[in-house]
Amino acid sequence: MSAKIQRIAEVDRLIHEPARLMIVAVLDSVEEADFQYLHLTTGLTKGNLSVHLSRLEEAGYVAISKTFRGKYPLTVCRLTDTGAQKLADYRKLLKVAL
Amino acid sequence: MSAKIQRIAEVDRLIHEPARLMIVAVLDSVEEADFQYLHLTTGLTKGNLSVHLSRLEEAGYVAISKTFRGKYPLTVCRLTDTGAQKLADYRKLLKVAL
DNA sequence: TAGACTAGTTTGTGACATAGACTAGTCTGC
DNA sequence: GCAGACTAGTCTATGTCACAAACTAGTCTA
Repeated sequence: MSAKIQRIAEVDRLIHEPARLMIVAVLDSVEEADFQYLHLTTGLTKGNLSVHLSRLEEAGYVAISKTFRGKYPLTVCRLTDTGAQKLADYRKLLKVAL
Repeated sequence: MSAKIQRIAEVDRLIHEPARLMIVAVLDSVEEADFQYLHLTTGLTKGNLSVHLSRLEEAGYVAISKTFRGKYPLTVCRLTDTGAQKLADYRKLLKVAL
């Protein structure tokens, strides 16, 4: 019992944060999304989204490639294998603990 | 889809925090626990536990009564109806969103 | 060529989780 | 009877981090 409860303390804080959880959940379902799409679907402000994406990229959960759509910059994000695994782990942990 | 995703942003941060999630999960299963029991089952430091309990009490999620066990102070905690409802909501939200 | 727009990044602020230091009182050995 | 160890918590200083507003950089359009 207490062992199961204490598993909660080991939760991946990077994914646990609601803003980032939304991002990885979206990316998990579409497998590729640009900044604008994420901005719309998550409802996060651009600043917020930018920071969280950077964090997820640093951690290797999300791969970000910067190209152009016509003449405008385009930021395309997709979940890495690591990220997908971490999300799966997160889901499993919550299912067991709650 | 994006509506469902954005529900995540509305998650109850008070319960979402792992330390407090452990506390309410324990209280939900036993319905009454003293400080020491929570200290042991959650693995939180006493300082940490004290602060989180205060927060949960302020929010009306947890009722705290202070008495004595023999000559020593005794802090007994239990989940209020509000707290139990909030935990149920939290579980439902995660189930739907993930 | 000025103003509005696209697409994002940087940064200042405030909130908050955490654990170590502290308070208050009780027991125990000398 | 009093010094040190212990019980049971609370207080507080620190660092981290989420958030959004301000900013950068470039493009369109009238």
